[in-house]
Amino acid sequence: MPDTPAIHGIDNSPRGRLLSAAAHLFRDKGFDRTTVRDIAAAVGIQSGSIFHHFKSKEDILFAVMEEVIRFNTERLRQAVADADTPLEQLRNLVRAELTATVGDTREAMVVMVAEWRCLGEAKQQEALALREIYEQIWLDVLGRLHKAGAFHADPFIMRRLLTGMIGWTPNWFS
Amino acid sequence: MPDTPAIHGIDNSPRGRLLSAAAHLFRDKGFDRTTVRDIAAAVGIQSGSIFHHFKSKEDILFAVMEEVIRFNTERLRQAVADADTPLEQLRNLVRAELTATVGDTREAMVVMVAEWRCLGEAKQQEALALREIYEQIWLDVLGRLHKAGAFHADPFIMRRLLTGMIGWTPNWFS
DNA sequence: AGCTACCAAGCAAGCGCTTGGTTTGGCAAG
DNA sequence: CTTGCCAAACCAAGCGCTTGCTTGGTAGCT
Repeated sequence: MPDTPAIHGIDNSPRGRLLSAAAHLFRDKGFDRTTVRDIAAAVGIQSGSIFHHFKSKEDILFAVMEEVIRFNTERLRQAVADADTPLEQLRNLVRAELTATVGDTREAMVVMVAEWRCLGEAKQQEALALREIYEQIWLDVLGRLHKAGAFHADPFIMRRLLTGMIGWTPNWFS
Repeated sequence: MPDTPAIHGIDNSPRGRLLSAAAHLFRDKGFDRTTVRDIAAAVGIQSGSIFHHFKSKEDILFAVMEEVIRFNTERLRQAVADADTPLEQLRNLVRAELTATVGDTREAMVVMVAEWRCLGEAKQQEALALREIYEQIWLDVLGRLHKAGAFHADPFIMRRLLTGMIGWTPNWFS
């Protein structure tokens, strides 16, 4: 009966509502401490009915991650396309990732970095492949800036420091 | 029978070996996915025997956090005491926290930031109190630097950005 | 004797997931 | 406008297994 606010980029189908509710619970209590009964209750159905939409609890977690990566990869692409200079591209990337991290996909993003290891080896690899496409967009822009002499540090290191700073924001930003 | 390398600041008593093994397992698999049977096996005893040393599994997690905070708070104190200028103090703090995060207390530190919510409300509050003492050392140094005009941003924000950068390092540093 | 450290066995509860059957909404044939 | 039908969505019940933790007892050292 009680419904969770939807996450941007996830539709309003029964499946979608299940995903939003799951993401919310995973963020609050962690994947392992969230039971399928919790998720079912959050959308007002019986626990067994979940397995009509997903074949396992782990599949729900993966679906959350997949949706949020796909959605935000597209957002990064737009951020790059909307800018003219490399420096402006970087600014747009930071803004885009901050929006994803503390804005409209906040819960799913937090889940993604925190509950990574709850996926089995196979799904972990699959998610990693999606993640690498995402990261490549960053590395392209940083690489161009580096070549242009905008900074001296290794672009890989630079990206990782940025990842840390931005990824930590949901822990303190309002 | 198999033993895990000890974590700096944790002694070699049966209790201490239990803590080091637990921290290692918590880091690898997470608190929830680590069973008391796993921990027991890592030090070569039966699962029930654990409860001679700790009254609950949660208590083990709390003990790991408490030990690592206490140890590293002392390290921060030394780092500040060993420096003459505020700028040198900051450099020492960064070095000290990096040592803690990717060096001799790495596993316990990772566990601390990742498995926070696995503690009950009471223990969470207790750990938070210890954590605040730790953070105050940072804020003191950053506050002095800020007053001296070394940077313009809010010291609190500055600390949080540093926390993110440093806290993310174990995810990529060799 | 008494203390620390441990073992062997197992209980109660909670877990993910299965199963077989029921409701619901849409839609085309009569 | 009814009727028959189908697939999607869901329910009610519970199985089999794992989990944290308990219990009652033992070995060894001081």
